Order: sequence, then structure tokens, then C-alpha cells
Amino acid sequence: MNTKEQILKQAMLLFAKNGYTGVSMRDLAGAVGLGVSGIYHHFPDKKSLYLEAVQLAFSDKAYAFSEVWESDSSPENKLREFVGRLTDMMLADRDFHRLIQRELLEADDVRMKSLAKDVFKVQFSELIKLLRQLAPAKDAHLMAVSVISLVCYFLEMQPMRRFLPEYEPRHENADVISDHISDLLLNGFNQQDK
Amino acid sequence: MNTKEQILKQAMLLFAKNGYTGVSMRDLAGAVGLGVSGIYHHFPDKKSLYLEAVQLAFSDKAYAFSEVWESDSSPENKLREFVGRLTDMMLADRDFHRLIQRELLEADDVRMKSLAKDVFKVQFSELIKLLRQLAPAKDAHLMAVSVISLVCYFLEMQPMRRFLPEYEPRHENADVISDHISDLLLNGFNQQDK
DNA sequence: AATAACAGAACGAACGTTCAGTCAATTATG
DNA sequence: CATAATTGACTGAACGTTCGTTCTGTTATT
Repeated sequence: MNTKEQILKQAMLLFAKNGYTGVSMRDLAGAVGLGVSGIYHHFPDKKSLYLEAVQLAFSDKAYAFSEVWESDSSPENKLREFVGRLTDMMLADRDFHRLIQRELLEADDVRMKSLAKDVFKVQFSELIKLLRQLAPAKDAHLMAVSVISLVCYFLEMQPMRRFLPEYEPRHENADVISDHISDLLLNGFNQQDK
Repeated sequence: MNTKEQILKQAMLLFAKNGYTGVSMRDLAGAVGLGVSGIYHHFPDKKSLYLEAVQLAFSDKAYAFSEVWESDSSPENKLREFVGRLTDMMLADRDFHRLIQRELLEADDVRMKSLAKDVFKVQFSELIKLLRQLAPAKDAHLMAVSVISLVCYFLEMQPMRRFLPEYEPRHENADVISDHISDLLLNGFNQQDK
């Protein structure tokens, strides 16, 4: 891995942890093992470096779900598979999830639009297609957002959930979370037989 | 409203918009109409000011749901009422919601614990009690987190949802959102007759 | 000889914080 | 009751530090 890639990787980690204003060029240089000016040899300024790091982080993840859409399982199982993979991904790469959280908080309209079109659109459309089969009468956009909401906010709340009533350690297990979410989506509060 | 309260209010707005490191004491002083040292007359340092502003913002909201818990409607209607009020609150006070988002992202274990115990615990416990009536066989903690997730992440995704497929302007309406969430929770993907 | 990849020092600006002084309102004193 | 002393709420300038960025080398490779 060359120097530029190392810079981008460390940048993504640090920006995810501490945010744009929370990371100085000296912090980053130190993490990579360079002097400050070494970074400016590869990037014109901090803003460009940040955007490139975010873009790289997202583009790596976009194609993780193609197997799900291409499989010929039942719609129910496709949904379970999608929820499971999304949960796994978010749990395995917390820095990536923090980056999403930060972008939702801080990105402007231009960047929001480019993230929507370039990163999420394809997966979101496939999810909508699947949901139309599962629940034709319901609003597909709202359903798709609901699926993503359940997965992402579970992990977003994780640092606080630990201190809330009825918490058990198994509530951090990926399978427990994704099974719960799939059951809830497919059956609501009604009992289900598994 | 005295000066100290004005400082706290402006601080909460600015911190919600720009984050802790994104707001300088000079920014804040300017917003209140003071010199920098005027702020240090009321607060010992930036950190204390931030914590006090966050605490104030949260304590104002904690008691908005007592009517729901005390009513004698059916559990189903109580849930609909809770979801509706939570959605309204988050939609009406975006700065408050941004502050929650930031705290979930940036707070350390100590502050996370104090937020959980002092701010959310009571409401969360009441929600759990309600959910036990609605779905006794399910995991109460996971269910409660699901309810909150659906409401909060809908609003968190709002700036990006606008650019995703199948979006319609009515998807930003509080009633549309909260009805969808309540129906989903009570019935899953199954059809429901309203 | 030219270039790519850096190091180290330095730039002005902005940061959190402090400090000496101002000025009205309050309290204490002769 | 008048006046002196004290306090609370602030201003403006200044402190040392850190910020993003640039500039001048240096060193190994082409």
C-alpha cells in the first residue's frame, strides 16, 4: 500500500472518530508517520483530502449486497439476508458507520445528493423492488427507510443502550439484532413461529 | 431572560449546528452580543458551558410524554400516541434532534451513562411496560429500541432521503411518518385495515 | 540533470483563556 | 442622609498554543 493510500485510510479512521474539525493535519501526519508537508505533497488541502477519504470509504462498501439481489430465495429470506448483511457490515466496521453518522449530520445538500446518487441509490432501489413483492400495498419508500433505520439506529444507540433498562449483553450480538429486526418487519408485534 | 440563560440557549443552538469543536467562544460571544470575557464571567470554561447547555436542552424535553403514560387508552392507541408525539417533537425541534445525534456520536461513557439515567431512563421504562402488554413474548429492550430507531432515523435520514428513489414530499409530513411507523410496528408487512 | 517524496522551520490567523480596568448598582459606614 | 466601599457584569487587549498552509531545503531514484 503506497503512501497516498495510507494517508487516506488513516484519514478515514481519524475523521470517523473525531470529525472534520477534530482532526488536525499534524494528527494525521503523525498517524501516518510523516511530516505535515508530506501530506501536502499528495493533497492540495484538508478539504480535498477529507472528501477523497469519504468517497473511498463509501465506494468500497457499495457492492456487498449484489449476491442478495441476485439470489433466487424467497422474498422473506432475501430480506433476512439483507438485514443480516447490513447489520454485520455496520457492526464489523464501526468507523464506517461513524462516518455515515457524521455525513448525515454535517454534509451539505451537494454532498448529500452525491452520496445518495453515487453510493446508496442502487442498493436502495433493489431494496424497494424486494419490498414491493413483500408488501405491495404499502409505501415502498417509507418501508425501505424503515428497514435501514432499524439496523442503523440500533448501532447508533449502542453506546447508550448499555445503560438503559432491560439491557443484556446478547443485545449486541449481530444475529440477535438482525433476527429481531427481520421478525419485526415481517410480523410486527404479532407472535411468529420460527 | 437573563444573560446566562441567553448564553446557554445560543450555545445549544450553535453546538447543535456545528458541534463542540466547530463553535468558538468568539462565535458564541458574538451571537449573544458580548465580548469573550463576558462569557467567562458566567462559566469557568468551554467544557462546563457545553455540558450545562446540553443538560438544559434535554431536561426541558423529558416530561413531554407523561400524558401518554397516564392515559387509559388501549395499548395500541398509547403506542400510536407515543410515536406521534416523539415524531412531532423531533420534527419541530431539529436543533434538539441534532444535539442527540451529536451526543450519540461524541459523548464518552460517563456522559452516555448520565444521559441514559437522568434523561431517557424514565421514558424508556414506561415504553417497555407498554410493549410488554402489546407483545409479551418478545424482547422488551429490543422492541423499545426499535420504536425509537424508526422515529429518530427517519429524521436523521431526512436530508438524504430527498434524493433517494420513490421520495415524495408527503414523506416529510409528521402524520404520514408516524402512521407508517405505528402500522409497521403493530402489523409488520402484513396488510392492515384502518 | 531532473523529478518525486519527503523533512523542518516558519507564516499569519484563530483558538481557549486570563487579566487589568470600567461603570452602574448595591451595601456599609460615619 | 450623604458618601465611601464593595460587588456584579462586563470590555478590550493580550497571553501562549495550535491551526492550515507554505517555503526552502535534502535525499534517493529515474
